[in-house]
Amino acid sequence: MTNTLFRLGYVAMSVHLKNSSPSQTMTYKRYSQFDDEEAAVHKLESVAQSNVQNCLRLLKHNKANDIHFFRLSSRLVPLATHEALKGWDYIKPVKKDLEDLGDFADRNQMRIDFHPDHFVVLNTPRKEVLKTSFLTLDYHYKLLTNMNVSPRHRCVLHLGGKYESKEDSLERFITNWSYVPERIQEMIMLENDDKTYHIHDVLYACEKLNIPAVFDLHHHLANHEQENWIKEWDRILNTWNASPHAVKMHISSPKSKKQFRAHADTVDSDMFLQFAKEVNGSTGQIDCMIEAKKKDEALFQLVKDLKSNPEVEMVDEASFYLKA
DNA sequence: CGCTGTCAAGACGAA
DNA sequence: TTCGTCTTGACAGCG
Repeated sequence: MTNTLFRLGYVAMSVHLKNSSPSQTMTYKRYSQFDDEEAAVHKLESVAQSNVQNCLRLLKHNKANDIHFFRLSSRLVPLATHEALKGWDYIKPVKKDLEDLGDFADRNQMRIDFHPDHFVVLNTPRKEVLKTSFLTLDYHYKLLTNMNVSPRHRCVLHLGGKYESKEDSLERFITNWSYVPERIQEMIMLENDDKTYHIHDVLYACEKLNIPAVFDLHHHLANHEQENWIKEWDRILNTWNASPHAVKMHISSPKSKKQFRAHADTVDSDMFLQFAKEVNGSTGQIDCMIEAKKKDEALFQLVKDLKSNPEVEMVDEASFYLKA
């Protein structure tokens, strides 16, 4: 058996790097309060530039800590898809910064991706919502291509709402999928959610439409048909066969029994190790996205715990093998 | 400086 | 049908 390489990543922002927010914003309300529209757009553009530049600072911080897996904030360009700013070329002011960002990620072999906000709902019965969802996905597509990063399998989505009937709504995802432009389809991965669509539903859609399945262990514990997920692990792996990327997972711990679905500050290392042992050897590499309130600090704390465990062999500060 | 309220989006359940 | 809640980080404004 070949041991699996586990690589750790984190989400969007750092609690260590000062003044490095990649999601500074300007609300539509603020925007519309400007007397001078040109000045308002200028302000938007400088916020966007600062956001993208801060992403590069974050990647440099990641490099210094051996972190090669990172989720970019979806809020890099405020109001990019807002109806009132139709016609605004929101890429132009950040094009150079996007190129620098993508170039750095490429030179340092970093995996970067997105998790668009839950307002992207592909199984919606409402045409307007589907339309704005496409617009938002196209925004992500433009960000990626302007970074010169291949858009393939870079955006994690959920199946969507339950509406009047879960079964009908799952089928509506399949129907609506055929309206999604092919270049957008290629960007997408699907993740099990914590309220409606569990891993079996996700696998149904993924196998039918040839989409990689991102398994979220925390969501699974909150929402499942059958608690034992390991039986489905091979199916999950198989959805990644056609992907250029390693299998991707989401790891987080519940905040409390009462607030089970909310993310805790950090990740429980025992739970994580137990998971790692169960899947060790099943595939060459698994990229584990740490979703915790303390962001990169949660990753550092997890690594500290891993290092003190004799079964763990660290490769660097953010990846490891389990000893056979 | 720290706290509270506001902002934005779509789903959804209560009234 | 309308309204409050969920969720998240940013940030205006208050004391």
